Amino acid sequence: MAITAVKGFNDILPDESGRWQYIEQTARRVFELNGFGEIRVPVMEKTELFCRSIGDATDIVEKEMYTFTDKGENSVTLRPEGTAGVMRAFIEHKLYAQDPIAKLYYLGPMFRYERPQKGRYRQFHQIGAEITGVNEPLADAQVLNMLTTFFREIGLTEPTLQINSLGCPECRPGYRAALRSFLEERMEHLCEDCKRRFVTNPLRTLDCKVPGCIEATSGAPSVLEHLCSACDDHFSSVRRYLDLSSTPYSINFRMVRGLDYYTRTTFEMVTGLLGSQSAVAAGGRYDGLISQLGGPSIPGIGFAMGLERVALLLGSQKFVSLPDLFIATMGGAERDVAFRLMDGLLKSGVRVELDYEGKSLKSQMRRADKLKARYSVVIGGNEVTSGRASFKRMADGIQTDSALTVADIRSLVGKSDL
RNA sequence: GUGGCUAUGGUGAAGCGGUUAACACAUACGACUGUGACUCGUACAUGCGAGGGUUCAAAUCCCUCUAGCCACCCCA
Repeated sequence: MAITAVKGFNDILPDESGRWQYIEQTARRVFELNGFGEIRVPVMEKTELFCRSIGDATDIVEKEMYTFTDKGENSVTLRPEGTAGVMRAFIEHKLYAQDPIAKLYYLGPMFRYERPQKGRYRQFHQIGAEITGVNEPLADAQVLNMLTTFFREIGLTEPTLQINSLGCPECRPGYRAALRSFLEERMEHLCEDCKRRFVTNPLRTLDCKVPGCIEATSGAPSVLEHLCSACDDHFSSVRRYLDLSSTPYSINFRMVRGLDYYTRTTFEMVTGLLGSQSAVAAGGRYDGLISQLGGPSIPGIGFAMGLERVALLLGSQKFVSLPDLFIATMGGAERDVAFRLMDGLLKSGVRVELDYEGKSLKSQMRRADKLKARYSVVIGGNEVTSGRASFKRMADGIQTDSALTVADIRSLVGKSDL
């Protein structure tokens, strides 16, 4: 038996990688335009980092982490998400000392031991961005704006923005209590999972998909009505800024987060096109995280988006570059000339393909067609002696005579000067 | 962790116990005397996810395993 890849770990073949590069390049461009700089952090961290940031009792930490003991007897974990590692680096290098405001983005693989399905794999990729040091709702709005812009730039209209506020340590306990007493009266209508959630995390009952639960919780109190005045003001300002920038959004007071560190503003870019994987990007404010990790008391806000999910939304569009010219040759002697010509053209930025194996002219032309080369040229004895050749535009078969020089060919195939 | 579905060549697939595993696409080469696309010809699974079993005979029946997909849980 040949060796196969590990379950949930996928290869990205050349056919698809163009789409990935397109996503990554678009993200980099949009993020850098907004003043974000890339930070590259390790894929592995001490296990404790994730326990303290994501939360000990979350599903991610409890059952989805790739955790093991290394040869030095340290418990290490393959990062299940990006924010924790970025904040660890932020604190470790005292980035806040150089500049009280940091705008960082990252991209790379994340690892979660889950059962794979559509849009969800054990190794998956995220691109995320974080702003630290800003309490003002302006930061929330810029992040949301940037995320919306990214999806517009990449050519997708489908994921739409939903926002909510989770309040802060001041007001959330009050809401939780109010929700609990509401649920208590409807216990018998809740599913088994929700009865469990009632104890562990009552907010979770709000996004249960069981019809009975949806009905039972339809009149549930909203977090938004239990925000303290500071949180309420913050949320109103965020909404006002979104309106000022014409950023479309809807409010979803039932939205919850799977990571414990979120406070105040939370949001998701959601789609109905990916089955149960509706969240394409998600994030929120995490004002307590940095101090919780042993850093100074600095607020933060950020998001992460799932590259696989964005790629699925882009569909099977191909993002490949096509050769400008295919050079066919008649025989061995001409191949030397063709090779030198290709070398010169490549160095001047013309994408050239050449027959490698001395095949028949028929085969060479078929290959030119298959590669979708824009032009083809045949180099034989006549061309070598005259220094000129006929360049065939493949789309319509029209041939144009031109000298076999890099400059002339460049202008013929339509590459503007550097 | 729990459920359901599916496993035949590079791909999509026929085949439902019996001679050389259909067909299409893709691929390779060739025919139209140094030029692709259309047309035509030729080649292309000693093997039907893996391992057992039943049978004179198994891709087709039985058992075990494995993988993939989809959903739940949870999440990006």
